[in-house]
This record gives sequence, structure tokens and C-alpha cells, in this order.
Amino acid sequence: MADFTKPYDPQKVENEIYKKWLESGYFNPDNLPVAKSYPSAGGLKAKSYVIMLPPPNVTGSLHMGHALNATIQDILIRKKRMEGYKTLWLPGTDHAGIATQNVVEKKFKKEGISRHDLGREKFLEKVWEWKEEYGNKILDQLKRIGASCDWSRTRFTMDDNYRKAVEEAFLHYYKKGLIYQGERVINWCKRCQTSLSDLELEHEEEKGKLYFIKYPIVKNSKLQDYIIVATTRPETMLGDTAVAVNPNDERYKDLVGKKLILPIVNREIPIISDDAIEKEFGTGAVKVTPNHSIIDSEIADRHNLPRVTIINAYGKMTDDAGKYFAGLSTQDAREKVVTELEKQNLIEKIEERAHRVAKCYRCASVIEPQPSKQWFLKMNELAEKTKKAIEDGNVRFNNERWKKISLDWLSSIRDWCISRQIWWGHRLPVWFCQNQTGISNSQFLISKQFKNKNLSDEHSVVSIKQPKECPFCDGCQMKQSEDVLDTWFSSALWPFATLGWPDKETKDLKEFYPTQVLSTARDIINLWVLRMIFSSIEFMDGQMPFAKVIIHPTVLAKSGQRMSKSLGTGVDPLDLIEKYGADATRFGLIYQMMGNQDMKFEESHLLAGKKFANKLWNISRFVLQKTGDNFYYELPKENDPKSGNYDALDGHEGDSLLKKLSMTIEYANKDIDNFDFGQALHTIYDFVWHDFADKYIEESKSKDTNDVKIVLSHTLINILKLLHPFMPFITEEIWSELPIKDKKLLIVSNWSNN
RNA sequence: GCACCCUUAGCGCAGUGGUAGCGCGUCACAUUGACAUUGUGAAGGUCGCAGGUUCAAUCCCUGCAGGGUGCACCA
Repeated sequence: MADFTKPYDPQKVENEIYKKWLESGYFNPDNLPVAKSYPSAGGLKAKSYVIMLPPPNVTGSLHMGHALNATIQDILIRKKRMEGYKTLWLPGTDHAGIATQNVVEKKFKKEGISRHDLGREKFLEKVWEWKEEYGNKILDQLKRIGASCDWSRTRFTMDDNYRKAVEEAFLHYYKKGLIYQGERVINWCKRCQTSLSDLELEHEEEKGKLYFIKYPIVKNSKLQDYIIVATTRPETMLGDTAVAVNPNDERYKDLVGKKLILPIVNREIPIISDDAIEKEFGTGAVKVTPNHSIIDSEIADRHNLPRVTIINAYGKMTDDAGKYFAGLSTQDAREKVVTELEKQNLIEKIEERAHRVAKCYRCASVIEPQPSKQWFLKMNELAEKTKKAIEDGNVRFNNERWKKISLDWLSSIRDWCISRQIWWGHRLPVWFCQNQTGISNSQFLISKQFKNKNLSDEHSVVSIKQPKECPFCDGCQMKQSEDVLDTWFSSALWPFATLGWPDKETKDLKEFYPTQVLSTARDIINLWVLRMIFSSIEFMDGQMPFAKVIIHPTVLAKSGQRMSKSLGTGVDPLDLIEKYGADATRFGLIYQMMGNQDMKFEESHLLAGKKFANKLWNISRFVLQKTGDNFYYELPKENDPKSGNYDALDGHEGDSLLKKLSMTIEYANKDIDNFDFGQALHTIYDFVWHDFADKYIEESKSKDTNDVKIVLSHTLINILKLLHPFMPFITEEIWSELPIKDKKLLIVSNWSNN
């Protein structure tokens, strides 16, 4: 029971209201009144409205971005539910391969146990235990802010059925010839001991040194004595097999084709020309280290250069680096190389220089590019189709800016490295002959030349189940690849794998696919959004996974910095909910969401939200007191003999309020539908506080006519509805106090029939 | 390097080719009246800087400065 004698206390109300909603079953679309009006599957279908919650990582806990995003989605879902759509907001979590494995590894490290001590099977058991215990924490936190997800449909990216989807997708791409195994230099995290895709790197500006090193030219009296190359990583020179210059660089024109002596190593290496080299950088001459730089590797491919691997998977120098360096860390090797070069007077100069270092997005270790055999998904064709879908407007972003970012990425895309050398994730459905290769892991390469290999060359087959017989030998037990797939490979299937795909006939898939809106953060546009689009093109017959994409503003600290735990700039939304209530937290976030790419978080808006909740509370109390037994649920219709009062409304001072109310409703509707949530909330706020409370209610105190009661009841009902998507708890609570016959919960009341 | 965004009151942000607004904060007054999580009122802005277009620019254009973001093969 609402206690109107006291100020509004969200803590007392919110849990009770949420329980009420859960008991009602209305979060599940199958229980909605609209589902009941279309009982037979064969007949007319109720119109559905579906949003897939971007599955948070199981390791996650709610941050401001989640809170904002959840509020946005809840606003849309609640409005559509009230409008009579069969609404589904499907929640779930992502197994988050590397992130989760790291968390569990860390936990055991404290006890001095490594994952290798436990072994794969045992370790995975522990990860599952961890997931069962902590993995749903973030979903419970979403409940606190009022998210009306259908919890009965909660999915996890490693559920049994989801696993089927992932395997099916892999098989599909493979049969189409889009998945292949390739040898190349990839991004390697030496701490996580796995490959990473280009998108899983973070670049950080660091102070470093640029070394200018002289490489002597093989004797020729007419030419200069040496070429100077600039590098930030002198130790990699031990693996150099060429020096490259731009073809149009006049300075080096006569030198192309000549040979150099690689210092220390004393290897003869050629001078080559390649378009990838910029004349302006450094000296315009670049050392080429094919096995420890992705770009250099590509240059090496174009010029058929030999490859030398001088750094191993743990970031230590190999035997091929020479006996003086073998076993050293790259840092120690660098110092030793520089000392040696100085001794030989081969260092021209050393400049201080800020440069960007690629780091692992999960553990922040410096990336050590490594030659390796990995699995790739060909991107050209998929990217082209995705581009077309976006250009044709089959998927629309809430801002052109995001469209452009997407198209840019799709235009300069490389094949996607989808294999990872970790344990937690979906294992590749690839099986190896034990007598021929025996290798079941993407291995670290020391080969001098790279190839793309056919599976049959590798004595392996792609199969979801373990093959009964090995096609390559007599009766070996084929062994499954030890590799797992990139987490994002499975996330990319989220919009349909959650609805039962690869079974195309499930009731949910038929009824709820495609979805209407995807709302997410901008840093995963490429990582996730675009991959969902091409996955849907491939697996759902070209049908887009969602019609519209909302990229919401990034919530920054007031200083303009990113919110982060390590910087101490983070704000915990749960603390805010504790302090102001969920409604006020939602209000505060949305109130400052005005369409820019960032929003600097300002806590005072939450205070405004709390005050506003209280204002609404008191408005309601006043209206109920004033109307007493004459609370009008419906506005009397014109010419209705029972309500001759209505005529009197024309020209009544309440008439202008009602006009303003209809305008507010109209604008708010339009703004919500355009995803201008902040604008909508401002409009409603201004009407409620300034037009309704400050003016009309003040004036109404001195009047006691039936007209006034009609206007008061009618306006209250409408602002409760209008505000429900934004502030669901308090509006539902007040609604429960209104004297209305055959009253439904506000959550399923009609959006617009008053 | 390329592209994009932002710069308006102490703070966070709206807004418009012609008297500049909201929330929080500040100040004054009011107060057992739905609500002090209140009401009424006030102070506070040459709308980043410099040019240009225009009868008129905070708004359109150009340049500059500061802040931010995305992308890229910065060796």
C-alpha cells in the first residue's frame, strides 16, 4: 500500500513492484493480453517487437554504460508493450573466452596453481563452476534498474543449443570455402598465449626511442657506404631479411636491387622497393622483419623473402637469433643489440618518440606478432554483402556517423583470425589424424615459407561429431582441435541462435525474428554489430537481424575521461540506485542523454530525478484527495449525455492544459520513436512540473468543480503512462492506488486510449 | 596521417538567421495549505578566437585554438 503521508521512498517500493511484475508473467510475451487475443498459431499473428540484450560478459558487473543501455531498451520495450505489441526482450550472457579464462586463472594463481597443473578438463570444470556462481550477477543487477527482460528465455553463448548453432555456422562457412587454415604472422598475446584478431587490440601511446641504424652496403665504390634505417625495435633486426624503400624515392633509386650486410648477423640482404613504405617516415628506408611484423610479413609475401623466427611465443629470443641472444627477453636483447651496434659505430642517432603500442584488450600485455598457423574466415564477400545492406538502408544507424565508421571498416578489412589457443570457448569442429600429423592445435611456426593449406594436406576433417573412421590411415582415433573459436564468432550469431537456430522451425524463431532494434555501445560496432549482420545474411537468408541500430552515448566521467576502475573515475550504478532509487537513476541518465557521442556524467541530474519522483508522488496525492469519489478514468466524451460537463470544458481554463497535454504526448511519442529519449523526458518533465503542478494545480486549489476533477484525473493518468517507460516503479506504484474499475497493471495498460 | 564530433551561465547541457533557455548550484523572500526532495523572485552569458556571407550571425561559410572519438600497414 502506498503511504502518501510520507515522501516517496523508492527503496520501500521498488523491490515489491518488481516482484509484482515477475508474478504477473508479463515480461514473457506469451503471457501478454495480446498473446491471448491471438490464440491460434494458424491465424493472424500478434505484432511482435523484439530486442536482444547485448549479452554482457559473465565476468562483468554493471557499469554506467550498461545502466544507460538497459534503460534505453527498457523504455522502448515498455512503450511497445503498452502499445499492444507482443514484446520480447531477450537477456543472456556471453562466455567471453579470454576474459573469463583470465579471471579463473588468476583465482588459481593465488593458490599457486596454473591451468596447466589442472589440465584442460579439470580447468574447464572450474570455469563452469565459477560461471554458475558468479555468471548471473550482472543480470540480477539489471533487475534492480527495472529491466523488463523475459528471464525465462535467458541464454548463454555456451548453452547446448547455442553450441549447435556455432558448429553449424562453422560447418557452413567451411563448406562454402570461406574458412581456411593459413600460415601467417598474427597478433599474439604472450601472456594469454593466444592469437588475437585485429579488433582485439588496444593501442596505447607510449614514449619510446627511434633508433637510426646503419646497414653497410656490399662494397661498390660508386655508391655510398651504408643505408640508415629507423626502428623502434632494434632487436628485431636479427630477423631482418630485407630493407625496403618506396619505389618513387629518388634518394634510393640506384640502390634498389643491391645488397646490404645485416650488422651483427652478417647476413646479405637485398634492398627492395614496395608501395607500403612512406618516404616521409624516418629515413624512408625500412628494415623488413617478416616473421615479427604483420606489415613486414605482407611485404615478404610480395617479394618472396625468406623468413627467420627470432622471437618465440613467450617473448624470448630463439636460437635463430644467434647464440649471443638466444633465451634473452626482447628487452634484454634490445639493449645488447644496441650496445653491440654502438661498439661497431653503426648507430647514427637515437630520437625520443611517442609511438603507439598494440596491447591485448584483455590483459594489456604488449602484442608480439608471431608466425603461426591459424584458422581464418574470408571476409571479402561477407564484407561486400554487409556494405550493401547498410548502403541500401536495410539496417539503419541512429546517426550517419556510425554508418560511415562501419563502411570504413568493411572497406579495409582483412580475413578474420577465428582460432584462439585458450581453453574456455567453443572448440573447433576439426579432427586430426593421429598417425599423420597428430597436431591438433594451431601451432607456432618456424617454417621459412608460408602457405595456405588444404585440410586434406593437413590430414584433418571438419565434422561436428567425432569421425568414426580416419580417412587418412588405418583406424586411428581422430583427435579434435585443441583450439577454440574467437568469442565474437559465437556472439555474432546472437540474434537467431538465442531463438533456436539452427532449427529453423522453432516457434520463437518464426515469431520473434527479425528483431526491431539493437542498442549498444560504439566500441563494438565492428567487433559485434557488423558481424551479426553478415552472420544473418549467411544464415537467415539475407534477412537483417535488426532494422535499426542505436549507438548510445558513451558515459564519461565529469572530467571527460573514460570511466574506469583503474583511473578511479568509475561510478557504480548500484550505489546510485541505493542513493536515489532506480527511477531517479534512470531519469538522471536519460535526462542528460541529448544525442552527442559522449555524455559527461553529472550526478545532479539524478538528484533532479529523485525530486521529480517526489513531485509526482505529491501531485498524485493531491489529485486523489481533490477528486475523492469523482476520479475519472476516462475523459467524458462529447455529446455523452452522462457527462454534460465536457461541453463546459471548452473554453474552460483546463482546456489549455489538456491541449498542452496532447501536444506533450505527441512530441514525446515522436521523440521516443526517434530515439531522442532525453528530449522526450525534458518535454514531459516540463509539462508535469511547470504546466501541471505549478500552474494548473495551484489554480485548481480554489476551485471545486467537476471539470477540475476531470482534468486532474485525466492528466494524472496520462502522465503516469507517459512516464512509465522512464520511471516504471513509481508510476506503477501510484497507478495501483488509483480508483479504477477492472484495473490492469500499468505495465500492460493501453498506451494511448485516454 | 585520414575522417568525424564538441566548445553557449560556476558545473552538466538544450536551442534559434532577428528580445538566449533547462537541470544542479548561488542569493533574497515566503512557509503548519499535495510537496522544504517546496513556492515566488533575483543575480549570473560580448553563445572558444579571427575573418567572411547577410539589412541582421550564437546559428551559414572559411581559417585557427582547445577537448574528444573512430580508422590506418607511423616501421
